[in-house]
Amino acid sequence: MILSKGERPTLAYIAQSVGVSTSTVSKVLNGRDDVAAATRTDILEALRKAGYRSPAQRRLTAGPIVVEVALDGFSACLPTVLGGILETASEEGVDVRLSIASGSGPKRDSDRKSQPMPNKRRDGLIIVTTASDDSDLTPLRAQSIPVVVVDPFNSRSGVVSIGATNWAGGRSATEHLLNLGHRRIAYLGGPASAECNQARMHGYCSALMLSGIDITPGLVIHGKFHVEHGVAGLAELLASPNRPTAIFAANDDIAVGVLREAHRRRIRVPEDLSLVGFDGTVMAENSVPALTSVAQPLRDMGRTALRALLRQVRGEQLGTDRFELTTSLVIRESTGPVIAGQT
Amino acid sequence: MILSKGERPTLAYIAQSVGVSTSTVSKVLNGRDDVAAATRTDILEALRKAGYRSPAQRRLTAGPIVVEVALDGFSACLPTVLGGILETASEEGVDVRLSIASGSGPKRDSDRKSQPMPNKRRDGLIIVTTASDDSDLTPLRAQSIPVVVVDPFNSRSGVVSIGATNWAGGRSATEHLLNLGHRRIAYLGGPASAECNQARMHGYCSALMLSGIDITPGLVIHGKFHVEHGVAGLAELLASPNRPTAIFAANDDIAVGVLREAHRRRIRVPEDLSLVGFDGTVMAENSVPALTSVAQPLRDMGRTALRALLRQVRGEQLGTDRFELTTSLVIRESTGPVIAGQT
DNA sequence: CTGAAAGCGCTTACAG
DNA sequence: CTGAAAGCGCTTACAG
Repeated sequence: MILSKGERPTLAYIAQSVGVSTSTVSKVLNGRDDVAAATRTDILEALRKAGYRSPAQRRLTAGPIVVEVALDGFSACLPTVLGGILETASEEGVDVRLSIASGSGPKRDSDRKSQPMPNKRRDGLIIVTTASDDSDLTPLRAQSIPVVVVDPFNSRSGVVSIGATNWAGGRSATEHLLNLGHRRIAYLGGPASAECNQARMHGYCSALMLSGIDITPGLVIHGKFHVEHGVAGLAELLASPNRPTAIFAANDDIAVGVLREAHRRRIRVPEDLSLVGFDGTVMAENSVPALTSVAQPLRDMGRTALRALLRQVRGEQLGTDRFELTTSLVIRESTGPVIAGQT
Repeated sequence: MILSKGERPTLAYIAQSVGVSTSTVSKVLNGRDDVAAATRTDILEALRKAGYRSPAQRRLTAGPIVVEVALDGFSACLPTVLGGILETASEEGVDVRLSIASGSGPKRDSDRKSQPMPNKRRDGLIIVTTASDDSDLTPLRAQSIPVVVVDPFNSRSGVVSIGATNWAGGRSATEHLLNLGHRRIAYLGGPASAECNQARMHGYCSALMLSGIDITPGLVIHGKFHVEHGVAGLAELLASPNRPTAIFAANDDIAVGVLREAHRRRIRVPEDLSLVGFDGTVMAENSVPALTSVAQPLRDMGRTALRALLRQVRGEQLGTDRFELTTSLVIRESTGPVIAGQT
């Protein structure tokens, strides 16, 4: 019995190719235990090699592609990224399932023992990290489906990831401040180990070095991508002997924290202190004063993530592990020229 | 042929009960058109009455319940509501599908012609409206699955909806301002036709009337639940002969707009103007000054929505069409006593 | 532990 | 338009 092209393998075909009866193959498929271990192994191998799928599974696959979007929390960036994903999903006729990522990956699928195929459709996985937490993504890679990570805390080789040009963004934010005449510019960063934070910081360093300015150790502070870090960070910077005239915050949350604390201390932004954020969230747009921020193309990142995932689902080669979309500096009210008295 | 309890109807059973052959029933199930219209009608009726489901459909139903969450946009409230839904979904082992609601309801399902059963599982639908848009929900009700609407623009009878105590919230916001000594209090409302807006406004009116204060027509302005409405609204109020000393904004977006415009005009909040928002979003927490706001229990609203939906999916009676969770006034920095000079 | 045989539920080509 | 008959793909009770 040989399969002609386009023909799907049947139970009978598998049985014949292993040299057992259809009954035995059926037992293996149904997870019964009255099958010798060796026989079972042979049959599973043959099923896998032939790409056998039960009629039910085939029917499942007939419908639209299902992509799971796993979140590990809610950041200000998320709605826009999600919007991009949903928009593209609707264009491509793809279904989106939503789940909260537990570090250990989807649990329910793993507790079926000898059934080799899952009975629920999931063709690919997009992980949208909040970038505020360094959870391990490896268990998710163990799945045999394509995975794309959006804006990862750390991009790991082997996983396709979508990010923005963090280095260039950090550099343009800093250059903007330099052009306004600032010389003592602080970097209120994210977690030291976060790759996106490192890239933003190196962009900052690069701009300073190009202007012949040394990096003052006390003016670079790492912390979490949270409002509280901005509040505490400003307090720390103000106590420094090299009190900065401008701050580049590693994300908009931190920047908003700076804004809050500045307001409390009656420090005027931008008159007394210039401030640049990162992300380009709606929050930055609506803060008072409106925040100058390095905008990530969040919607496009969502769109790109789904497109890259679908290409993998369809078996295409991507040619790269990493997509970086360009950031753009959006100048609003929180940055201004250094005032003579400040220096 | 009679079905004993617990036995599922087969094709043969349906055929026999209608008095046709299995072939004909099979044709109807597969949407073939070589069946007389009258026969088809009879068979469809019998299938429906017997609750016939194909083996594939039965297998589909064996897995976890699938709930679709349909969004019609992204508001500041959405992430928290979604968080509540996902949290509960994970507790209950329910799968969540996400889609963008097009006013006309899911399209793809409707273009199969004579196939009476959809081949994709969807046990219930939660619609999360942004409350900024009055789209018609009736097409979604046409689905034969339970529907729950969260925070609807207008609650319609026949659809289960989850909301907050908008009237009580509007009243407590206004009472708070009255207690601070304010007498000329404006209401910067949402769309006049929006039910939640009306409830909030009537709460406002009620508090004023109880204090023996007449409602000044010029101090009640309706508009969209958007930042821009806050900006324009403040401008309009300032031009009024009865310039208010306090504003109750119908949501946090509007309030943020007021904050922006006040800042631009160098009007200090709360010294020159007190301001209360509605929703209790993160935005309100992080604005400068931090916004006093009537908080909706957004997470609980999400949780309640999913729970109410699951009860319906499981065939329980809800006993009510409307769940209202209590709002709570969160006092922050944007409200303060009237200053003598203001009055 | 294995498989021949009976059977289930559904589909399809085709005769009428 | 309808249905008897053949058949498909899979499962199961049971003999060995």
